[in-house]
Amino acid sequence: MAMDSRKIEEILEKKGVRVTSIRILVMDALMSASRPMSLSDLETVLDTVDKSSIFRTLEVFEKHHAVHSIDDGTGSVKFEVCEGEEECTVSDMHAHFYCEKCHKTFCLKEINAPVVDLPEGFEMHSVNYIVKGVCRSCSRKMA
Amino acid sequence: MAMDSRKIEEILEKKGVRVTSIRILVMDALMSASRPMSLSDLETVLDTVDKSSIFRTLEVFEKHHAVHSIDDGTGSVKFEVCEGEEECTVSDMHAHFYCEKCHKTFCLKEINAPVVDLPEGFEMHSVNYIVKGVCRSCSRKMA
DNA sequence: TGATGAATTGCAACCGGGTTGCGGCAGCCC
DNA sequence: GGGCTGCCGCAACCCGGTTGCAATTCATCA
Repeated sequence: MAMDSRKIEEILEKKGVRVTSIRILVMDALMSASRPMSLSDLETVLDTVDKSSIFRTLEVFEKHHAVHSIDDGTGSVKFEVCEGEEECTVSDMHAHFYCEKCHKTFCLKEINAPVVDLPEGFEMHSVNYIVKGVCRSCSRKMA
Repeated sequence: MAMDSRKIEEILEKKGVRVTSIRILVMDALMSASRPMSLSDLETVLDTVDKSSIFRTLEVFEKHHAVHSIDDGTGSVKFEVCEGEEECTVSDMHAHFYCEKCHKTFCLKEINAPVVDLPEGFEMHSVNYIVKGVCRSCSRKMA
């Protein structure tokens, strides 16, 4: 419960999402986390809330562009709060880093996902750019 | 059975993979396909072969750098034959395109996955670059 | 305030990709 | 042949994600 729930209500309303207590909980968890969270991450944090409720909440959030999902190739989709007022566009999407040691996914907010030119006739909707490797703290530990 | 099985045996041997009839079948299927194949794609094509055998075969291939896997964010990992003699490096990895209409994954062989600079201390092992959208033939159909 | 209908939630069951244990079989070396 | 090793098929399992359904909550309006 890191954030003022009034603030969160405002955000939800601005995105056109009806406010409920569960939605506040989920949004709060997502905003308080420093990293993208998976469904089961959220399940762990919000252990009073049913998995399917979290799932459907995320569906609603995503439809209203309050969050976006990223696939870091671990087999579990991660969710992240959209920055700014309007919906995320391709060029907003930043790169992500997945650590093969500690299995955490990091946002590389300062690095935009590079956009390539597609062959004629292909239409781009979104980009996923994932780097896999070893993160800073793990590579330090190993040295 | 598009390829000469002698050729396939040679390839497997060169990668240090013991040759068996199933491994020839799997490698043949992968090489004959124009697109990356998932475990269940292979299951369908090779309907006489057990899923777990294909799975373990792919494990062996991957360990010996005969194939590499890509995650296109569909929830099923795809496999692709490594080009060339030695193992794939990060800079070899090309971009992939996932069509949200026909649910096919395309290799954009001519487009290398762009490589970004990581923050200090992060160590890169591999890159996944996936563009999602609508492919040429689907966008033609819709017009 | 109370009734009504729509939206939300919890529960349980399901689905499908991926994974594993195990027993049987094939190939190889002695 | 006997024994060893590795490969294969079967069945069962795991887990993230998803759905049907009944119960609850919420907003609205009489």
